[in-house]
Amino acid sequence: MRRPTINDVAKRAGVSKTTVSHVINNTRFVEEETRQRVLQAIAELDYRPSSVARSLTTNRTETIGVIISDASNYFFGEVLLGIEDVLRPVNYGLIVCNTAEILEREAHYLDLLMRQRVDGIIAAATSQRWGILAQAEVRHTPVVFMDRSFEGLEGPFVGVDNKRGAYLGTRHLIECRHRQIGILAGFQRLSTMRERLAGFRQALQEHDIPLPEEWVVTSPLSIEAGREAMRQILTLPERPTAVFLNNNLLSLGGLLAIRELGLSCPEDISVVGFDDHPWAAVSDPPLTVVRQPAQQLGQVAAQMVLALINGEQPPESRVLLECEMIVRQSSCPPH
Amino acid sequence: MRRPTINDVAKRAGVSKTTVSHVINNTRFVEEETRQRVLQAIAELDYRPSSVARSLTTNRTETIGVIISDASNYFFGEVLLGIEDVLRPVNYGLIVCNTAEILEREAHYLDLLMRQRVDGIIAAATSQRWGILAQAEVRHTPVVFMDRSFEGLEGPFVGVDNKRGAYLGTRHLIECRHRQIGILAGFQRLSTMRERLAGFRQALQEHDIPLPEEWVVTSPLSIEAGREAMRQILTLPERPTAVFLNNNLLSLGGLLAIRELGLSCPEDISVVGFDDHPWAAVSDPPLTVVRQPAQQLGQVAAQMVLALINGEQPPESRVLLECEMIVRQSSCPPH
DNA sequence: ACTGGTTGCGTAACCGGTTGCGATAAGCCA
DNA sequence: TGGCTTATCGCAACCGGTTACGCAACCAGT
Repeated sequence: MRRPTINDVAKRAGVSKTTVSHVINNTRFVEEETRQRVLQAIAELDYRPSSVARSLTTNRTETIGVIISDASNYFFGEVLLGIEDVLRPVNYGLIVCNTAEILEREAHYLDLLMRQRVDGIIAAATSQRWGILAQAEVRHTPVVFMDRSFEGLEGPFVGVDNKRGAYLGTRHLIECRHRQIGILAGFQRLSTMRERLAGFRQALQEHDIPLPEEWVVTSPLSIEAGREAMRQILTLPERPTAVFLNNNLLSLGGLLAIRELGLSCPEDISVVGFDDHPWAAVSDPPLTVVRQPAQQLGQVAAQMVLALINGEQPPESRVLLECEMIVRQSSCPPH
Repeated sequence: MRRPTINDVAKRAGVSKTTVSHVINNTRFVEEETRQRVLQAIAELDYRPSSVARSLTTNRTETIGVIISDASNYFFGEVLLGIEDVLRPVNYGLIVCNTAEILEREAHYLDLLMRQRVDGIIAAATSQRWGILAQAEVRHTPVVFMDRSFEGLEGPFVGVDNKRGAYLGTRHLIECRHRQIGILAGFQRLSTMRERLAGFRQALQEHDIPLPEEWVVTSPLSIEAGREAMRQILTLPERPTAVFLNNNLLSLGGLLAIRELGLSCPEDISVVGFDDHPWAAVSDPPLTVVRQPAQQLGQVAAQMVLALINGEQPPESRVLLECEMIVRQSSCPPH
């Protein structure tokens, strides 16, 4: 049995499809009795208008695409929830694309989104070559950049004040009397990681604390890489008494390494992580973190992209959200 | 500047749009030289075919929808990655819908997906009233049910052997000499939760271990609810020596409650959780869990839905994946 | 009775692709 | 040279909606 079309509805209601369209969209007056006949026909046929046909003429798909690196990362999970919060009430759909920080995948999905004619894109871009995304912007699709930035980026952007966050976290370690502090700096291609490293450095400099470069360990963003990096830092001839962990995967990896090396935290080695996580409250020890408002990030990004779609200039085109310290027990060694 | 259409390409290449279409889709022979002209025109205009126009005639959107309860739950994050693994190579997009276990939201998104004319749906349904989803099935859209089942469900389904998994986890507790075992049974509307409870009960029965009903605490699925539930069980006049935790949120909540009550795990109270989590390895204590193959779940679901879309009957229409015990340190009290 | 305005709805073009059918031209053979 | 293949491509209808026009019927006013 064929899927019912607007013609089927029109025929059954004894009107033209114009009228059916108008009652569905409330787009011009239709006599009450006629309206009822149409509604009844719709109900009887269980007719649902085809968004694809509609999109063809309206030039809107009521869909937006989001490019992230890893849906299994709690941070992005929360971001997705935030985006949905604002998309759901306006009946928009969300196409989710995971790049795993692989450039080809980003290109692949970008192409997919453009062909699907999404109305807008929210992108936590892995690519530096901002050209690849600027395509979308120039080519008729508004893009809001989220979380990650890069030089030369001028378009709408929502992020977190990474530098300030890392600065706060590091300062906290310093206040705990640490003077030898290292960092798992993560994936330096990403602006977030660079900014956090910068905030870290700034805090040390302000307190005249030297930073041996072997205490700055870069790595990909994964638990395994964090583990390796922490292992590396802890087996140095001279090792720090505290380490800043640049994201939640590195935090977890770091904790694993500490544990495997038979060290105890915070006695032997203190840590502060960037990005909170529900389980961070029950880890051993409970992890002191810099929390970023992930869900809010998604909400703001979605609001911005909707504004762009509707042709409004968003009130602010660059938004920086604040981080917040959550002190638990991994950061201050007992006196 | 207007978005280029197939007509613009045709004009620039000096051919008909028929030919353009054919070179794009490789759907009939085109002389090499003509082909090159067309390709060049496409490149020069940066033309991307409109999936929406294409979908209108082909009746395929190359998009599938997935209905889950919570994208920020690690389990579903992994499921999403699994789905994408199989969708990416075939150029399908994925629309993600979070229901938060709210029936109205499920209905809302189902309607959205049908109007968007997705080619197929993967659903971890929160609704019992399978009617609501059967709609989609009957009405021209194949649905693969995932994770959660319900009575009367006959369609394609991929899940995990929850009963067996919970049975294994519980048996493990019994082998640790526990004889007083409770359970945070979670949200009993969901088949997964019911099956896990059943497996739990079976293990106890096989060992002739009685189960006071106040040791079976149901609750919504959230950290907070798990905490409350655990608190409730632990403040009973007579409390169990071990508790089975029916999912990862309950596990985390449970650990929080244990900690807050000043009890130590596994000495005072042992636990085994259902559903593994990266942080479970560094929790205090490291959590013994029943691991479910989340990513594989997503992969299989995606394969099944693709098969249905292509009109193939999937080899098996009901797949049950096995769980695996991961013994850490929360389950066996020291002798 | 004629006119002008209003009310309620239909006609048909259009959105950007796909595809069945057929047209044109070149090549081949007798 | 005419007829028959074969190679290469175009015409136009169609997918399922939206929307600019316009039309018929009705009413009121004179």
